Amino acid sequence: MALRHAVLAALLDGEYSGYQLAKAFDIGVANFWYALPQQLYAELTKLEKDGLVAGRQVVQETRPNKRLFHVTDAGRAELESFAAAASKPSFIRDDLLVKVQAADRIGTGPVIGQLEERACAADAKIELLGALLRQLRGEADEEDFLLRGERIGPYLTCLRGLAFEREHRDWCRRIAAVLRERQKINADG
Amino acid sequence: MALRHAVLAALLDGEYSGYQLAKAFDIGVANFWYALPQQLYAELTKLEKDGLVAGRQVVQETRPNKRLFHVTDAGRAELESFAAAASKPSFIRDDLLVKVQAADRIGTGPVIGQLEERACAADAKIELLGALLRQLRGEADEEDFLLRGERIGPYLTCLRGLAFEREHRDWCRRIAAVLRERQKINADG
DNA sequence: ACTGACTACTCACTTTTTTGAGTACCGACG
DNA sequence: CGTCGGTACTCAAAAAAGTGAGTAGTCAGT
Repeated sequence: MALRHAVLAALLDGEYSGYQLAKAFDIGVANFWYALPQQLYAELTKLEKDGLVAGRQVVQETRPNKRLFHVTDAGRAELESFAAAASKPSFIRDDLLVKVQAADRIGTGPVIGQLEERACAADAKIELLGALLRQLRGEADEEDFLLRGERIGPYLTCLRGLAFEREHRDWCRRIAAVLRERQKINADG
Repeated sequence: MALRHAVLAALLDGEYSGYQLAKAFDIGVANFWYALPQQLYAELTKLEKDGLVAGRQVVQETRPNKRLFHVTDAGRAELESFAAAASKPSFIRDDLLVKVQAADRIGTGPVIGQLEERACAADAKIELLGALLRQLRGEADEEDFLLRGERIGPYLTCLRGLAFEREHRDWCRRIAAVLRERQKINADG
């Protein structure tokens, strides 16, 4: 069980509908998990059945009704025991790395293109995360916020996301440059 | 299909048995994919059925016989079209990040412990990857090897792995320090 | 002689993740 | 008046990943 705990952790910040959760998973939460809306709805249904979250119907006039969920005491307990249990080691699982591994044995052209696209996507995400961090810490400077802020969990995971995206971008650009340089050498030689 | 291409890419370096592949997945390949031996055996069977790899039986005296696999032309073509297709965006998917997200709402003790364990594990992996990189590039210095080495794919993915582990270690140590500091402040105040 | 580790794999199963296709109603734009 | 984008969700199914248990022989150490 995995998405389960990501949903619970995301729901700690307040009440969310499945739809809102899906939005959140597109930005902040996406630093540590990713899921399509359908998965979130399914997971919320299961969590409710297991009593870890509770939902209430909100009737809306001009829009479809929605269900807002919050974590129950049982849900909080579940998170506690999850946090106490050992974590699986983390690793990158990325199509693009597989392609780079094979790059010098197959065509490098498309791979270079994708590395550059990725670098640009990372740039965009870096800006997004930077804005999110500024918003989360408000007026305070980072050091102060980290020591005295009340809700730092999302801030800490965003920091990880930011570092990851920066590394990823730099690596993509470096590798793209190397592969281009090698193309040139091979063309000349 | 995913593990499929990781296996094909790993097999580009020569002939491997399922068992050897499982070893490789524990170190180098683990930078971009991870799988248990059972999964690899199953994947090799499927790849052979689809004609993307071919195996030959090697009879051994003092050990069980083994089957060595290599990528076929069809397999190489499959990798080409995989490389040409769009990649899914990469992201971290890590239990520990979920725990940190929730850390200030649940007990921080176990999370701090796990952050420190992770940092140590990352240290070990950093050394391992460093050794692997030195071995791969041999006598040459890095810049030279990257431009003129013949097989740089695995080197490039190891570089990514190394950067990832360094970032991960630093983040773990920093977050552990922050959470400890906050514990102290709460105990005092 | 027993134990534990290493090579080399297989089978059966469950869980998790991903994908695709719908439903339905509102409001804005042209 | 039609269609596009946003809110809010559901159902069904396939694919991928992960888990547990087992087989069977070799070799080194106690």
